[in-house]
Amino acid sequence: MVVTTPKHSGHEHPRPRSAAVVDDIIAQLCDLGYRDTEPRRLVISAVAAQSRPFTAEELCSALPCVGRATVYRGLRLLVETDQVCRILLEDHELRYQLSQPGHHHHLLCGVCGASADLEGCGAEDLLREAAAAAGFRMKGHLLEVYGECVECVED
Amino acid sequence: MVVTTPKHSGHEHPRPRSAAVVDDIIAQLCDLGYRDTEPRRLVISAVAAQSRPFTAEELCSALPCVGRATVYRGLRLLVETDQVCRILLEDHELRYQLSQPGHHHHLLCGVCGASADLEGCGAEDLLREAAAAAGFRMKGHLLEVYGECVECVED
DNA sequence: ATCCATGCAAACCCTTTGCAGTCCA
DNA sequence: TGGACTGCAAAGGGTTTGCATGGAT
Repeated sequence: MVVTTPKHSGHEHPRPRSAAVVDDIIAQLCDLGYRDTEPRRLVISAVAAQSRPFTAEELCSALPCVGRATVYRGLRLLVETDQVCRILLEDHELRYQLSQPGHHHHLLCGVCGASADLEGCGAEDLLREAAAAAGFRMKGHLLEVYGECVECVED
Repeated sequence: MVVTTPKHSGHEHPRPRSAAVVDDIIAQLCDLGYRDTEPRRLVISAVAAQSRPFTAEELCSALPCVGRATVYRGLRLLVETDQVCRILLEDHELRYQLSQPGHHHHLLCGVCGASADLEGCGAEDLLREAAAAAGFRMKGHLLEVYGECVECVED
């Protein structure tokens, strides 16, 4: 069971060990008017414990004591509050992952399933301009990058 | 009903009127060993008649005389042979569209549902480089651009 | 004559919903 | 205490599959 998470030193969006992540997210949810419940904490804890993008089904399996509907509702709440982001694999399988601050795109490894963030690649501006050239006003986009991560290349 | 399609003068991938499109695609499928059947032609014809990205369900409705399984199987075959491409809307709804030669990205209008191709935007190279900088080898990607098309902007 | 293709219906997967009971604020 | 949350089970939608029949090569 992977419960420990790397300790970052940044102060913009501290990512402390699992228990603290739960407290942090619960606190934010409470600020929004949601309640602090045991099942909710269990869901958040399980989400934080995942080392790879996971499916809703996997989360349900990891939480045999929590109702499947509760897991789905909790996951949806986390997505809606931007605590968790959705990831789309090449075969259109939907997976989830704890949100990183400011991330927008993912480098998804088809070998090990790992996900890395692709930041500041400038793709958005490029797209917006290209779209504008066609008279199109870009208001959003979906971008996932598939391939092999550092550790899986040349395996 | 939009049955006529613009006649291109290029010889690389001529896009003639509907009936010819069907013949063209059927011919390619036959080359691959698939059979020339009436239901198959009906599916292709219906696909070619769509003026906007469509759902499998819409195609089924447009083909009341063709079994739903046959429509799905035909659609899948067309996607696998690159005759038709899949489009993903913001709400993750899956739609389809006749493939244009060399296109890869779509400008999808959330107002009228139209789709325009975004070519030569250089996003792929940019992504590949950005990914490579992280030691990631890009082998594919998913990119959809959402917004408002020329005709719907400022409505 | 073969074997692919079709059609129907049922199965399937994944997610949401209805409802009664439970628990936080 | 009241309204939000939970759990179960059932419904939902979108797509696939099993199987017997039909049709192309």
